[in-house]
Amino acid sequence: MTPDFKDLDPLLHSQLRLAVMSLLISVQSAEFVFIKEKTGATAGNLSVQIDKLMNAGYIDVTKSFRGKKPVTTCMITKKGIKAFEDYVNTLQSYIKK
Amino acid sequence: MTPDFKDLDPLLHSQLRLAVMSLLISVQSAEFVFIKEKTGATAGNLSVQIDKLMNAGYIDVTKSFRGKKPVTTCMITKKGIKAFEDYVNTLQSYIKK
DNA sequence: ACATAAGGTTTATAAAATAAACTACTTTAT
DNA sequence: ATAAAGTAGTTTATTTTATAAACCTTATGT
Repeated sequence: MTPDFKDLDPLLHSQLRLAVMSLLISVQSAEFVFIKEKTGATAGNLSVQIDKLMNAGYIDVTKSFRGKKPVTTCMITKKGIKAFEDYVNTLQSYIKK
Repeated sequence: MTPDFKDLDPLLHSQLRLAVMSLLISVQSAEFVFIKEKTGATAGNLSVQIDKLMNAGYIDVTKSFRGKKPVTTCMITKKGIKAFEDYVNTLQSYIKK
């Protein structure tokens, strides 16, 4: 028998990465500190998870300075939007059974 | 700032455990082999995850024999239904932002 | 008797998430 | 001027999870 449950993209099936993507999907861009506050994540964890999303091509990350302080800005990519939408659809198919 | 993202029950935020709960919520009871086929999981993985759901009180597990073969039957509990519903609601709040 | 299968469980390994420690500065207080 | 505290992260280490591999027991076929 072929399984009824399609695999969930493991890159999105992580509480923090999912929260980050949820945030980024509804916004043009967001900064590290903003995402950290919204998600309640620790900086270390967020740093790691942003890296993974970036390496997957789901977000773009640019580093700059505002005055003298470093600023990390994140933006969802087309690929990221697609992945998020797929993930949500797959998930809906789980919980609607 | 208090975070916008409520924590997702880690016990349900696992692909396989979520699939098991999704199955069990719409059915009176289900057997190990049936769940295994529906989810496409390996027996080892399923065995471990069923144990966790049982230890959390989210499902009841009864072992019996059909003829000479062991049969493991799972049934969602009231607590499990509540947890599943909470999880789904929390998740919806993520993806609807 | 021996190999294969059913229905699992247990143990070992790999991958992920998280926390703690650290880096590199900047700002504020003394 | 120097020390202490804060900002904005990164790196490393630890814990937790998920997964796979090996194993157990009974049954069945050859």
